[in-house]
Amino acid sequence: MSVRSGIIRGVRGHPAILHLDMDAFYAAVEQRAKPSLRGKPVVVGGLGPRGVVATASYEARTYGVHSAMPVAQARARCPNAAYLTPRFGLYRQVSDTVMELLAELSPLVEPLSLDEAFVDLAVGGAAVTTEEALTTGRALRARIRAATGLSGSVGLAGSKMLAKIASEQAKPDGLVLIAPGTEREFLAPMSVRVLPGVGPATDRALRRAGIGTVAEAAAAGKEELVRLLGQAQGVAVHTMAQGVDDRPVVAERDAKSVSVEDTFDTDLTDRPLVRAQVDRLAGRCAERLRTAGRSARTVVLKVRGHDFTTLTRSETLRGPTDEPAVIREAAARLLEGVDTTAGVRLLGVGVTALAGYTQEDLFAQRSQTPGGHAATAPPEPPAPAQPPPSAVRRWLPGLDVRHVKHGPGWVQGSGVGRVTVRFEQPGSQPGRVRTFSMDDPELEPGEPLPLPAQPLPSDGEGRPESL
DNA sequence: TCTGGGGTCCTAGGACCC
DNA sequence: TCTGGGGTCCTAGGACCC
Repeated sequence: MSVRSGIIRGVRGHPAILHLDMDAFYAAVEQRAKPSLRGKPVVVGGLGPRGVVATASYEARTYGVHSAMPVAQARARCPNAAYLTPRFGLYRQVSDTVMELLAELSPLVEPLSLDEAFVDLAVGGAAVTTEEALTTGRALRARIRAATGLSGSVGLAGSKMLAKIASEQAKPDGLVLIAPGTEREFLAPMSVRVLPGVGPATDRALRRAGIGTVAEAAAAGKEELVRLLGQAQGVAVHTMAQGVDDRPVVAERDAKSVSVEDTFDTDLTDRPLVRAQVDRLAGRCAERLRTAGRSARTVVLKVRGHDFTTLTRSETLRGPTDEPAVIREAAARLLEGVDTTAGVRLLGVGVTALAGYTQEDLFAQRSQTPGGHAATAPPEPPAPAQPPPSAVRRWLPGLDVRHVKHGPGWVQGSGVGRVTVRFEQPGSQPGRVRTFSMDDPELEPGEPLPLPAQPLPSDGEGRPESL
């Protein structure tokens, strides 16, 4: 055993890493914003024929609905849930509020997504006692509830891996601390799936070799794991299975790629239409790149066929660019080498090899074409595209609206020329429903309203803590 | 009931250079 | 006339995460 000065290597002697995971975040925000949905099953996800669940509320989970499940399947299991299209702008606002609270705990905050982050409570290696960690975690949960009305689960431990496993165990609405020194026995009986980086494929590979639990992985030698999983992952699993995780909390990582992709409601077969879509995606990708103030040297095209097989084609330019025309032309060239006659389900355009600045030498990049004449003879012009979905007024369930007479509300459903609106807002009582014609001039799209800062006094106190 | 969209990291082969 | 090994860059694919 690798013990040094009484401390297992790679595990701090203090529970100084905090992991916060907001509970059913998107669904919880919707329940907060839409009073009539509190306590009811809510599913946030893609509402098209190929949509999947992003988040299901805990009420919906009791019906077997979970993330990444096709929405069609979710509807079969839980027909009475509210199915809502995501409102990322609002989730980002709420996330910002939560991240600001984390920043008050420490300058070292590492966001993993809108609803998850690590915090290093011991910047500079200062000691953090169990009592201090618990006090900090409890106070954080209370502040989040006061500021947003939402619950978040907190894990406290000596490493990222253990803090994250702790917050998972704390869910929903709880706090778990794993005392330093108890990592190995804590992990031993658990499935290898709890180790970060062990997904279905790795699980299968390990199971074939008779390894199912962390204890069994720890007992296998490093050589055996490297043989089964390859160098990097073998070493990682070997280390983590001992309860050892040295990874530091890293704030502000620079993005390494930017990409945009669309799955179509029905497969695309018409080649000019495929070209037009690639052109549109490349434009969106370039726009995002510019907004980020970055430029890129490699352009990647992604194509998923009717049978879900996915291929990528990439091209590296001579210098970085953020020119939409250059990225669109590269994407168009890449598409010319791909057969799409069997039908295309998804198209994507991305850029990697990012640079922090913009390369001005446009001419050099354009003459990069095989044949070197792209600047004077671009590939066939994109066909006139079908009107983009956003051009038509669409009343998607969950979106905010405003009615001249009835005020703010949200779309509950729509179809056959009618749209059903529930008139309520974040601070109000559950509101009533009215139906309008889809082209009613008194009805217009609205903006999300901020969540009420203070929860209702009757809100629960959360689950008892465990240590 | 067929499987989103945004990312990260790793592997492996071939080209090319020394 | 043949045989090397190492390093870097590019491309393609796959696993994994939220």
